[in-house]
Amino acid sequence: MGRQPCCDKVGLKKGPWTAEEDKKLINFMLTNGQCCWRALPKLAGLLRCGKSCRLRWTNYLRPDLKRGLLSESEEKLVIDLHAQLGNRWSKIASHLPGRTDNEIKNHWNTHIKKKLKKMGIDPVTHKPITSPDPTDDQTKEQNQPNEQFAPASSSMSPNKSLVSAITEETKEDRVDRTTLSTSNKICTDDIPLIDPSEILVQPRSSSSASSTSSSSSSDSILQDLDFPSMDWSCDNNVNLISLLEDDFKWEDLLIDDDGNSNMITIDPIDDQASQDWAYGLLL
DNA sequence: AAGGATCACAACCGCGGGGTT
DNA sequence: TAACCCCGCGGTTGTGATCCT
Repeated sequence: MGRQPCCDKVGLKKGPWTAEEDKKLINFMLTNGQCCWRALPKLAGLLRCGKSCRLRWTNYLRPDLKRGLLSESEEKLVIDLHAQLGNRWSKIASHLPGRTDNEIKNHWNTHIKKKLKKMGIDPVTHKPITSPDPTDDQTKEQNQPNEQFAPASSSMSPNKSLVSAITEETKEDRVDRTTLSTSNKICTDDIPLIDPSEILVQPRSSSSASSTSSSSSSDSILQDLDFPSMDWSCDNNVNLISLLEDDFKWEDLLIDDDGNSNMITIDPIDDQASQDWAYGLLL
């Protein structure tokens, strides 16, 4: 018997999520919490399969997610954990609060792997590359391993020397990071700490329902949702502190399909639960 | 300035594990 | 025990952004 598809693919939407879909998913999750993913699309009025909804929520919309590049210490931890666990991204992610397996996997493949190869280290074994892949030009060029990785010249275990070495950024890497921080990319290290008292909470404006943005970026959707003066792309503590300001009501999070605000009433018990949830994340 | 190459990351796909019947 | 269902994981792909020539 063949495996049943995760969902009926006919008529279901694929590809990038729109702001409208994000709204629906966030509204649903905040109202109902996590329930059966398979049933969620129907209940939330989405033309997506449950799997797609789960991914979108866990990898992108969850309010406790950190955004931005991994910090140096996070990167160090990822390398260390990868040496122990291999490509078990979800296990690795469980050690990094606010980071998802997908995010870590992507960061590994695009940044860390490259760094390691550059330094003559096999990203799979975490050991110095001894016989370079002749097809890999970069490896060929770079395979004069940095002395600190040569086992004979180091009293450290391979993993330990690797971790310390990889996080000692090369001049080039520093340039890269500078470039990134001057572009639109955000590194969590670069985000200034904000005192909670500095956060302004703006009451919901009734004329702000429509947005011209069709992008699926979390920034735009969250602006659309009119979260009070909140930037979800930065530190989540700040986000949640914003949520817990006196003026803030959980009802403000909920927006009707046609853009009207406050159409969904939250049960006081659920409201309390939501706040507990937010407080829990703060701790 | 234009177009191709490369990069970065969101999203998809298929499989396996675990729970339930 | 087998069949089924759902969820989560890891690999891969698609696409927009950026860089380079």
